[in-house]
Amino acid sequence: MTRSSRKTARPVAFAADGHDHMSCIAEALQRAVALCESRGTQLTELRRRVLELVWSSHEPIGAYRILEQLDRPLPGQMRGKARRAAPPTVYRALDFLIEQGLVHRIESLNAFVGCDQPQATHAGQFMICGHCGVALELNDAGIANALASCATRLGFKVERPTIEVRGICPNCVRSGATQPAHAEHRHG
Amino acid sequence: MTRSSRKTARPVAFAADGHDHMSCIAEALQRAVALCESRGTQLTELRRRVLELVWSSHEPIGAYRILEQLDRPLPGQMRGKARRAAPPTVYRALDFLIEQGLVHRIESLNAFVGCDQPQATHAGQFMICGHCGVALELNDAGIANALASCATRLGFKVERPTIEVRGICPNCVRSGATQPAHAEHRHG
DNA sequence: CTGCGGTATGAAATAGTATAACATCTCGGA
DNA sequence: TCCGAGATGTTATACTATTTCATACCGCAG
Repeated sequence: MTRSSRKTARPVAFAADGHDHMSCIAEALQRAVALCESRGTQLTELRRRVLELVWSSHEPIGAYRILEQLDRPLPGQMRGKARRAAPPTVYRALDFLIEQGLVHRIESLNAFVGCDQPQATHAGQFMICGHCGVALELNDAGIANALASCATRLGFKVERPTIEVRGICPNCVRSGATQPAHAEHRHG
Repeated sequence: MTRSSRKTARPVAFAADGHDHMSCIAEALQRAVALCESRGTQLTELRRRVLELVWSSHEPIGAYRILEQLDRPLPGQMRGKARRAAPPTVYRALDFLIEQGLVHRIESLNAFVGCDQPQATHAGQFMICGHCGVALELNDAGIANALASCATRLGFKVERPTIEVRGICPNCVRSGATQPAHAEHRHG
């Protein structure tokens, strides 16, 4: 994992092409395994599978979409009488993953996205493209400082900052997208 | 969802005491009337009533709470067989109020709060107290600049920034509150 | 081995949030 | 008078999340 010289985390998601997502997933899972092992927490098969689904793209995914995918039998299994997993199953897995810092919740989308840097401090800053749906996590010191300074001035004790910036990502800007096209969402 | 001390005086907008909330509401409604008049938009009785309910405290209120209050007959009316208003009624009113900039949606709470400065630009920055539930809107240039500069660096075109900082407000910090006590919410 | 406790998952029901689709009403203007 | 636009009523449904109780699995003390 190369370190960018920027203050801002490397823009993985908005890096137009040259992004092998298969290895992107693989690396995320590898990091997760290592992290949980080092912490003595249990990354069970179910949780691993949910994490994999969350990482299936850089677009935040809803809990019920995960549920659907969970139901989909793996290649080689019969379609048969697959019992439908219940919501708590996926929500519990997500809770675990969030606790471990492996996944973030995107409040403005009621959806979940994988975290690049599960070890780092979690400021939780996201740039979310309304066109392609991709969410880029960043860790910008400038924003964090501005926030902290503002809070200090007010005497407010920060516990959990939520920063989710909706807009159009560089790729989509280049391709002339100004409209949703993503059909994504109500309040936007 | 258990309510915290519903009837106790509310610490308003972090401005410890000396806050006459009645006039706070009145002023907000006055501003709204003036604004809509100047724009030629219709602040109907229903919308005015919803706005009033949103302003009933500085704690963000859910759409269904508004609905309940809407059902409650005004003093002087008979309890009778009041027809229950349906969700779309309140959501539509909220949509209008949000469009007019009179109300903001707090994504992380699925709730709504009145806006102090309906005319000003809406950066949408909130400090939300997890103890007393109060949400303070602010318009901090430092935060806005940091965000803008970061977006520029990335080539990201900002459309709607969402900044919601969860924590403990000065009043509650002073009274030694470190725990929720507000029971408000799931993902916290 | 057996039972115990802790953690993880299964399963059913329900709570909470939001929208779709269509009907009706009202009011001003052609 | 009729039309059209905007606001609201009404019914149904979709989507998101949690509560509650039951069961399974695993490591370990007795």
